[in-house]
Amino acid sequence: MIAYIEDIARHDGQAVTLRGWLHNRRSSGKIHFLTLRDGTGFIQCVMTKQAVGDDAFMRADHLAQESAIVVDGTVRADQRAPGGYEVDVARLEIVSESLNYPITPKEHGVDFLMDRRHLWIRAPRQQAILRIRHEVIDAVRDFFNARGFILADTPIFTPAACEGTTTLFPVQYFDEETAYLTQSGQLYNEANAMALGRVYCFGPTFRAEKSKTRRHLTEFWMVEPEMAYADLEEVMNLAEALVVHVVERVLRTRRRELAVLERDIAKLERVKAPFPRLSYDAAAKLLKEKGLPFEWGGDFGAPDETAISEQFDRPVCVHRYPSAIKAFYMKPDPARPDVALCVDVLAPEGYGEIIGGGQRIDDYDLLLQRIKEHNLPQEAFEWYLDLRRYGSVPHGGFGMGIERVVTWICGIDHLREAIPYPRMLYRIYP
RNA sequence: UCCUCAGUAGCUCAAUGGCAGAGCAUCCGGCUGUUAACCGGAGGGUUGUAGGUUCGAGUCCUACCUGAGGAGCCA
Repeated sequence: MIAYIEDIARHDGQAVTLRGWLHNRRSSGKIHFLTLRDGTGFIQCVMTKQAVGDDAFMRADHLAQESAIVVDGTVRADQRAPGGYEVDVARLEIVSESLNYPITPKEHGVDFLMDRRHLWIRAPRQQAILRIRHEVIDAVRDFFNARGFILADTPIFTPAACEGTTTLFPVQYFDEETAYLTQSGQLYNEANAMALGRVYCFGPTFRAEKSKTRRHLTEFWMVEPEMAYADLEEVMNLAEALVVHVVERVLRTRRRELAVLERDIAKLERVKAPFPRLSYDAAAKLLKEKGLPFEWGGDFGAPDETAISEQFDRPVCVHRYPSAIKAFYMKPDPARPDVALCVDVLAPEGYGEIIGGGQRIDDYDLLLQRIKEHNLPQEAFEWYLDLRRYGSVPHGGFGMGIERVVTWICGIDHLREAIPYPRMLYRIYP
């Protein structure tokens, strides 16, 4: 019977066929220990000369790391095995050999591994991270689908800057025209919300900023919900519920992967509603009290975000930033027009911003004024202004960066490991 | 873009301005419970590139290339 390593406990005592690759091999003369991986897990296969005969035994002795193999054998519970089970090999089939696999069981540098990312993802830690990424994405989709949100995807080719502030990747669009890769689906999301009520988009986004930090990729995945008739309070409630749901799901279904990563589970278990909510003013005051050189009116730098999140044991919502440092479409607080009805969610443990969003301007005249103030080409935003001409309502939403969430949940120190093939300032291969 | 650091064997790293080294990987041999297995042996080098200082440069100086960490910007 063909079996997968993740289900091996169900096959205790049975004869199974496992199909995979040789992860590592140890030998003691008349007994080989072959660690097999099949994409679902790792298991040690025990092979004796007695059981398989001299020829097969000798072939296995020369088998190199990452050779493709099929193993017929009997599953046996064993206290000594890390996963609790081993397989006694009856027959070993070599599907194809591997020669001089570059990633050895010893340590390697980042540059070397990144150049071989297509092979690095076979490593146990990388597999654990990518499985958690899958779970995060699945949990996000379940969350929105269960709440009646409609997935309405937004274009990746866009005619102009969504926000006009950050740098875009230009691409040749047929003959004369230049198109740009999207940096946010939000503006289209607003149109979709006016059509469908509650929507979300989930796709890759692109930023041509020359950022060179562990928190940035030039291509990353973002989920962006948008709700008609929603105010800032509802936006914050939704963000909080989403984060709680995602963390809870990973804790429930990906214990094994978190253990491979040696993640401190207790820190994730504290991620429960309600999250502390802090105005920008209060956060600024907090930074001053902690002795950081922060002045009201500026945006928080990475050390500032860390200092704020250190005060709490769960994510924190910071709301009502000065309008001057936020995007043109952010709605001013009617009670205090110099601040915007916006929110950032900062992850604990210094992982920084994972969510940014808020309530959008719903007044035509104010939006037009902001477009002009930001020197944006009005004609490119006529369709966006239409949303305020034809039945405008209060609305809002946010964007959550998938890789940042995965990085935080995994407790790893760099975003580049949270996506199969990271795209960074100086790295586009493989 | 700016600041800091690094580049030596396939990999990870040593080497006071004075003979180019180790562990792992590879190949050969040994071992019936290993778990980054272990033990013995062998092969493996244009010290990132180009100049310069010096009797002598992996080591000091200059420029460039590549990468990493941080800043800014952002999710």
